[in-house]
Amino acid sequence: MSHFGRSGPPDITDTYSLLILNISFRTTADDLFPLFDKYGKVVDIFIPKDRRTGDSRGFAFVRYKYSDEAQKAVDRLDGREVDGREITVQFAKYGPNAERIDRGRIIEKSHSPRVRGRSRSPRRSSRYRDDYRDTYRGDYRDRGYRRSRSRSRDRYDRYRGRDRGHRYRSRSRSYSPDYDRGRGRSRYDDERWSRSRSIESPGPRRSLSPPLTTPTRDKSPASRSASPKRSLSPNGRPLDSRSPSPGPAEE
DNA sequence: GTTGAGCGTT
Repeated sequence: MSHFGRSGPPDITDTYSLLILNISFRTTADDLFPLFDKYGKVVDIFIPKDRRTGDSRGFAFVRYKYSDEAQKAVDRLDGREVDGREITVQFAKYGPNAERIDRGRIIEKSHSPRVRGRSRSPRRSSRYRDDYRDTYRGDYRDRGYRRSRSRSRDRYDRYRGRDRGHRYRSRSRSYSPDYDRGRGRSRYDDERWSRSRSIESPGPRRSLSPPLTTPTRDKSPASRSASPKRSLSPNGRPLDSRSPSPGPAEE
């Protein structure tokens, strides 16, 4: 395992980013490092991964220190077979923060984008999380990911939609009329309901057990199963209501 | 366990 991407971008000053496409989902930075490091000084390798599954997304970013080395890597590694797939190496068009990039080189870097005019935005801090999520989601939609791209994304979209719906529902509950009426107990009841359901969850599961092993019905098959055995003797005579050992008695 | 256009890290 490499230390790339452990604590964010180390130093992206005067570095040239390369975009590696069409790589295998199992390919990691460790697999790409020896390949790209052979053609130059690699300062960083980053492979975007899914937020939830943590799996690779199928592309990586390799940052070189010099442009000539990056160009050489593009020329030499572009079309190279890695992990059974032909990778595509090209200069990155966009920077990590959507900065201007020229052939992989970051022209404008967000060094001090702190104050741009008025420092009046206290709500921004609160909105940080929402903004982050919105930006993440909006990014996908802005890039046209909504179009049919692949099955994997569709599956993720389904998860995303479900999660969003859940959140919406949660918020909707906050704005519930009952809550507006000042019925604090309602909320408690709701919480208790939630908890009750949690505890009741394993209940029904256990309830399902009894039907499977119904006492009354359980005896039926057992009785029937033992009935033919005990009811019929080797001679074919029912010794069920008879003496347990009629044979020895006669003998 | 799967998939395959594209541009990024707590």
